[in-house]
Amino acid sequence: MNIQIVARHAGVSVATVSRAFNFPDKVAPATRALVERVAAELGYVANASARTLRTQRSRVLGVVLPTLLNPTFAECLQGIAQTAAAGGYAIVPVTTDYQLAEEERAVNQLIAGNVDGMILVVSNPTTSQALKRLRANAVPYVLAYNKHASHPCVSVDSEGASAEVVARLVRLGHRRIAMVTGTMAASDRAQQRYRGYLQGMDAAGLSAPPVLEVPFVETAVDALRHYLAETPRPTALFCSNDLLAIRSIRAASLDGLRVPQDLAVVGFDGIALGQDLTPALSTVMQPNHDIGRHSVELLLKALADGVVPRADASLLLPHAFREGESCAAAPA
Amino acid sequence: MNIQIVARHAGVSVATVSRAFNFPDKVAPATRALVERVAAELGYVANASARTLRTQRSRVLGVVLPTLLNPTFAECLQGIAQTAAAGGYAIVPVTTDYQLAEEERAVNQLIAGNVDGMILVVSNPTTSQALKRLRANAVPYVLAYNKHASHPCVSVDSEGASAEVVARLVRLGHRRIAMVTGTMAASDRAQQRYRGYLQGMDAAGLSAPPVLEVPFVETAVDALRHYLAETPRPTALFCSNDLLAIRSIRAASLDGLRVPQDLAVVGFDGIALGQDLTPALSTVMQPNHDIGRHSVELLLKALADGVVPRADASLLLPHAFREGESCAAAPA
DNA sequence: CTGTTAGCGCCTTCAT
DNA sequence: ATGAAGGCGCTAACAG
Repeated sequence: MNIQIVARHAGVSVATVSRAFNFPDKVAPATRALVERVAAELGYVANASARTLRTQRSRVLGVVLPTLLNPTFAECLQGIAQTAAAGGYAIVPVTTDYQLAEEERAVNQLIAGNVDGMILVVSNPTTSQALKRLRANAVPYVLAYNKHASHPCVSVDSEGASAEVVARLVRLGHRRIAMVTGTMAASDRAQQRYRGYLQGMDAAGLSAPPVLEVPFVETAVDALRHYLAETPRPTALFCSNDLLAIRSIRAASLDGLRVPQDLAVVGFDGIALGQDLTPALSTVMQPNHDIGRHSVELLLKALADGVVPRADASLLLPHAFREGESCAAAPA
Repeated sequence: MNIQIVARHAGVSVATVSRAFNFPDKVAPATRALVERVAAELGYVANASARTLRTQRSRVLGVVLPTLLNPTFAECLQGIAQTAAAGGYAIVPVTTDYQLAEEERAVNQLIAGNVDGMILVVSNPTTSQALKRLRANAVPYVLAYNKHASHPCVSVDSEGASAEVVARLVRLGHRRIAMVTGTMAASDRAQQRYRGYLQGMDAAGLSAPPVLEVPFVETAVDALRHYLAETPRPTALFCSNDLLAIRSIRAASLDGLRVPQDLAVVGFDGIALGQDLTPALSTVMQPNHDIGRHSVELLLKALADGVVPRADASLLLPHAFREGESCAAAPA
């Protein structure tokens, strides 16, 4: 089933069929109706590959994410998908599991697949080979969650938010405030959040205990239990993401610690699930859906203008502290 | 950058370049090395659209899922992605948010996109227009989670598993066992699980209280609270999926009910997150990752044979009850 | 308003 | 072992 068959059945030329679909105004209403009817009867759908080959535009966006097992990125992807669909674009998501080699493979694969542009969450914009490749090929892209002066990014102020969290904990009377994070080398966000934490501690005149760094992909409840068993035990724990916060609460419970009475726990990300837990997660809420949406909007605007998104078009979206139940005042 | 440029730089014909990549044995070792070097230097990657147009094979699989916000499907997608990648296929996932209209749109979009085959989770195989369309177009497909005699499916025995859950609760001394489910019209799994529940109740000589049906996409904690406020309150709650179980536990806590002492809660799906909660979720564990993996394997085998997957190749994978902490004996 | 036609990049048969 | 050439389905000049 192709355009020729439709043309023959409708008794018109292939150009007319093509126009009927792509420029409905450029064809007589009667002809258009005829073509549409015939096409529908035959179940004709335009061949995307042929169209892409001819126009050099695929109307497909590539999306590179660490993982979909973290609801943060699933929520973001939903925003990406909806916005892309509204703009007439399809998306091809690829996950990297926080591995740099996968990042590069993903980008190469997507370039070969003729995507018109990409949204990506990379480990580290500064050192990313994948981004080099994109620039070299003049592929339009926008980074989500990442923050870097020389790339177009949509993100929140991770550093500032983290410092605020510490300040808030300090106001609640906490002084032994520890931090737990995913592998910092695999995430600039983790680094920024840690920096913010250190700033917050410094501003409060507190010394930061050793940070606990665990892999992103594993559960690590055991490591958390060992960490919490050390003395002096922290009274508050700031977790670099919500999954870690959930696991920290689990680790605490396993050792008979009550959250928040014995240990205050604060997360980062604002995944929807956090509100359905007991205790409800106290966390820094990022607009995950909107991060996806704005990333696509930025990208599509550039595509429409035939340019590459500029670094100075970067967006810093607002975050907010979500009061939950996992965080309370320090024991007297 | 295309095959012609590479050919010119290498001083060979385009046919040789093409062969060097697709049939390395069919070209002299020296020539192949030369072509590979030149291609690498120039950063050449074959144009997927042109290749697809020419070969009528895209090496892309479409994936249609209800949502990625439920970790069940995120876990499954991970299995799909890994297996597809291992077989040299890319995937294009599309979510439907449990809406039938979206299901059809997704299938049409993917057909237009020239996918070689599809993995899908549909609302109801019996009535699905999307599946009709696939059959009409002779598109190879495999259903995941769905179970139906006349379609190729990879699933677990939802009905049997649900009946087992009831039997287990009965053994624990429960008699007022209620069920809560997502919109049944939107999911054959929900229907099967409900049927299994009714069977289990019947087998135990118990009468089933009215089922609570809530939308899949919303949190519904309020509806759950109202439900639990009714008298006589159930002592055990069987939830059609893990997200509902999590929300039920939340609803119970908000009303001062302890889980499992005052209310036993059992879920269904076996999402990894369930093990990190307190109480840890008692649930029917499905091999989500493997459901994805086997679906792709079934599909790729058919593709390799140039046929469409047959209904009698359907797979029923084993499930298992995962002992958690949200389920205990009935109060004496 | 409609038709004719070249060519997007690639693979593949047919020659050599 | 390598090269020449047609055509996959479509769009966009250009012509009428």
